[in-house]
Amino acid sequence: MSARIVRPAPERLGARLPPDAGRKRKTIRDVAALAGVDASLVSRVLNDHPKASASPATRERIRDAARTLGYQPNVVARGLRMARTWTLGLLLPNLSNPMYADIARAAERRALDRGFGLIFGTNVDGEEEATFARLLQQGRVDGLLAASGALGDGSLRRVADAGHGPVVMLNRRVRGVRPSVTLDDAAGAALATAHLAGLGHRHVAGIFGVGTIDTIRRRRAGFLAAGKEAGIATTVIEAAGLDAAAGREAAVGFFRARSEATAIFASTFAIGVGALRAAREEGVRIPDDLSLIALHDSELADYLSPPMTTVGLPVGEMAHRAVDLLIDLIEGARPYSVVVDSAPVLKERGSTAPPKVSG
Amino acid sequence: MSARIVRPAPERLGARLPPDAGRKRKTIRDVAALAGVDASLVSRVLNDHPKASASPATRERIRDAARTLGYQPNVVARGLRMARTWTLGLLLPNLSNPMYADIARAAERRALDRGFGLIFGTNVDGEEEATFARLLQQGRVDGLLAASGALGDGSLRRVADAGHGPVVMLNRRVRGVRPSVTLDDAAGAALATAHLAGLGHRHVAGIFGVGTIDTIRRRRAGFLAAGKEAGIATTVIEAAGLDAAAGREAAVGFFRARSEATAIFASTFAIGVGALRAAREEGVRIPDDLSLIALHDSELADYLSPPMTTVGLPVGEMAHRAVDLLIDLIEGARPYSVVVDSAPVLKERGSTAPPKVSG
DNA sequence: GGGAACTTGTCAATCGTTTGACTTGCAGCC
DNA sequence: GGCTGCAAGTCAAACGATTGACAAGTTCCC
Repeated sequence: MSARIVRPAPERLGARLPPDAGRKRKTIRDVAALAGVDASLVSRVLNDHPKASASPATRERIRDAARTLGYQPNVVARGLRMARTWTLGLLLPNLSNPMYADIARAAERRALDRGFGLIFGTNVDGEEEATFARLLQQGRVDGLLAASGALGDGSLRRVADAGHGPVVMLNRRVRGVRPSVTLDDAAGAALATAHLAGLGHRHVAGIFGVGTIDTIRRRRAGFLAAGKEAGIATTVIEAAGLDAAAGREAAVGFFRARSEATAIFASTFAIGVGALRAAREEGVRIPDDLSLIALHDSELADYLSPPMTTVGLPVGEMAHRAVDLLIDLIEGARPYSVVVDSAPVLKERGSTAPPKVSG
Repeated sequence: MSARIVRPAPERLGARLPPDAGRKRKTIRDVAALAGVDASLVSRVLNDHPKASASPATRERIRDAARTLGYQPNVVARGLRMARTWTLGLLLPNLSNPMYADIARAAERRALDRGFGLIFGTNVDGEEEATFARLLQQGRVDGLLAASGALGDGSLRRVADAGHGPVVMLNRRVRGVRPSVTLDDAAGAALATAHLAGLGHRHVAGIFGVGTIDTIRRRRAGFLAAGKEAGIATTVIEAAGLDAAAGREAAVGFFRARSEATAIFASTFAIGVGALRAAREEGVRIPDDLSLIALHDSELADYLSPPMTTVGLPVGEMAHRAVDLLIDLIEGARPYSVVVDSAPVLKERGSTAPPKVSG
């Protein structure tokens, strides 16, 4: 913690002192004055209000005036009047996880396209609930997108119940919080498992995070069902969390237990990354000694060693739909949910192969 | 692109229909009424205004009323009056890059601590400038933090010059945009180079991105100076960009050119990741055939194969200071700059080793 | 006992938009 | 020519907070 403050030399400062001299923000009244009409008419014309009654000539004058002044309506003033902020909140556990980064990108893009800003809230240990509730209560955002796997159901329900704005869950269902956008996690897990079975693996282990989140339960169900369907043995390994550290730990335990399984299904991209590290550390060669496949795709997979085979789910589309749903709710729609059921896609890379011929 | 819409059965809907029945947001007037005073007094007491003249008993009653009603001042109304939004904009090229994710995390945390929200803007191809300018012009944010390596100097200067709020550059200097917070990139690059020299490497290649950004120039200068200082040969390789793809491409070129260099200094974490991939693909063993060290540390380094040796710079501290600087400016301080000169730290992992004994 | 000086509050304007209600002028119609 | 009806706008009140200016009551001092 050390830093140097650099202040500009006074004479240089003087040279450009008036920083925004005269460049005050233009208001609707400036436009009205220039166009020679009342501000209310400017508002109606610029917003294409149905009740706007202005002659074509006047409309033209107003639009011209707005253009020449570079007028941009002040969202704060408008927000006060209309009780809207045109801002959405996005709750994420963190941004290091590439999947969440993908969600954030897609959500931001879509929000922008629909004229909304996006405020991020990553989980700050211990204070999440208060932080998020305050976002809504202070009127900072019109609604919340919650992708948090870390926040408990109870907290989420309380935030939603505070009633200061709609809350949409991303790939997670919480009793009492109706609207959600979910993926077909079961199908993704099943596709991954079927791929392993197709390669000839007769016994597959799946690493799953804590069992309370319904997302993980869906993946487990898909894994088990696909195993049964293919007629192969399945083992469920519980990891302490959903991140790389938890995946590594679980994988180490698996290796030391000398299981008969010849392949691992990682229920999360990060868990897969952790398992890859564990294999390297324990001297397990992938894919020679063991195949590994992870759910969720990321650009990063190509840069791992070996490149990791994954099953990609339409995460971006989910985020996109979630933004649309949330905006619908903000605009007064009745709650509904969306299941994004675009088919998962297998990205075969270097971490899966047929099992060693028994030896 | 396919999705199923799930609407709740009507009867279930009816059961919980009044969604936020009566739970309207409390205003300052509600508090005033409950405490039996004027709203203006509530405002002054709650904000500890110096002119607040209220008896201790009244203060107590006001605070009590606010507490029992769960009153939270409406930031929009307050923002209109005070011409403030208590929101900062953060401009980043993307969130996939772990370094930017670190910046985002630290900035968000600090902003929150100081009562500010953070709106993200990741570069949207071709429209960046308009997007960012609009954020300020619409009065959505009080100021901007720009960590964009993608946006040209000209664009940034125009945004800053629009004069609708201060702009702080993160680890980049732009002529005409005074305030910036920078790291000691030269020292980081020098430390990395010195480490390689210390291991016995006599010829080191450095991969750098395009030369227009001053950050990269500083790194190159540090690299070259440290090479001279250590009396070793240095080669500069130009990459097309700063990301993993560019790093990979540059490294492939390097390998095919059969350079005499026995070690690579990657000027960016992502470039290092790309180089690692290139080495794998080209059959170059790291660290046996070649050592690799990258500037900037990330948790991810431990998960790569081999784990990548890095030099960590205080990125979080930089973001933290940048938020403080921006808020200072918003509150009327004169522009200044900060150089975070905490010493870079070497994280020795598995990608560096002494060079092969000739042959 | 009559100001001066505090103390404890209240009043009303304001920030920049939006929007319901109203005005004015003109055309059309019987 | 007196009415209705419409087109083209204007007026003024919100939204919820902050803040400069003022008012009423009390204390204090000579």
